[in-house]
Amino acid sequence: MTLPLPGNPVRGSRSGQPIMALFDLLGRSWAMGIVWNLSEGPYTFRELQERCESVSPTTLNVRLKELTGAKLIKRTIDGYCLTKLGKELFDLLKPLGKFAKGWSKKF
Amino acid sequence: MTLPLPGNPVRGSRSGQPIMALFDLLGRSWAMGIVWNLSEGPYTFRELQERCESVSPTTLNVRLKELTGAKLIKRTIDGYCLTKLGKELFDLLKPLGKFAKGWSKKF
DNA sequence: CATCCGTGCTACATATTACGTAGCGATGAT
DNA sequence: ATCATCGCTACGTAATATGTAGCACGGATG
Repeated sequence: MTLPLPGNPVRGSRSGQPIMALFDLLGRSWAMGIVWNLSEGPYTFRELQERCESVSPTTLNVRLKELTGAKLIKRTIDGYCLTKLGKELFDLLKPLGKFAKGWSKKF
Repeated sequence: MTLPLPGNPVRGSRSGQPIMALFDLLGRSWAMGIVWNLSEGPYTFRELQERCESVSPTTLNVRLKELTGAKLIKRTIDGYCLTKLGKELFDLLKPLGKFAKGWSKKF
């Protein structure tokens, strides 16, 4: 699967609407989990692997390249971390944590 | 893949943290797109299919069952629509639309 | 009654994506 | 020189998604 970028046809949207491109990017295994984990600071490849318990290195690597290409994360000397844009995204994702806790009480 | 519910091991988290269960559920093809589309009112199966241009009936059906089981959507006489909980989730997702537009200008 | 239409799906073959495990090449410390 | 750790890559298998066809059902129409 090619990197979904807004303006281009992507999985889930032939029109390339920005929101659909974003959903395509984030709607892949571990994409949101990686952003979530990286909000706590830079982590190396192997640290991320541990934090994302069951992710395979193959998938992790693909996801990291996609998120880097999407300018949401970057690699530094200290490991991978969120870009400014990635932090903005995380701030929008953060309320989902609280929602998820309320949601979990329904079961 | 089984329905990810909080408290159970899910794809992406053996611990079953609510946020990871939610990410597992939403991190599947078209899950967020369906919630997004349903925010505009009830739609029948075929209407949803049209709005989610490239989704196969197989996948749509599986996703609808998962989201129903997760109490985020429900089926009514007028078609599928968001539950109260689903609307809450959509309200949290809504800001992503604006973010995505800004994001798309970076390319 | 028969026939047609739109509905919500299901079947099934193919394509894509993810996993699990092993291990490579590079770098740095002992 | 050896060892540990790093970021990955290879590769076979399993799980998911797609695309197309079409079925069973209910309601309207002739």
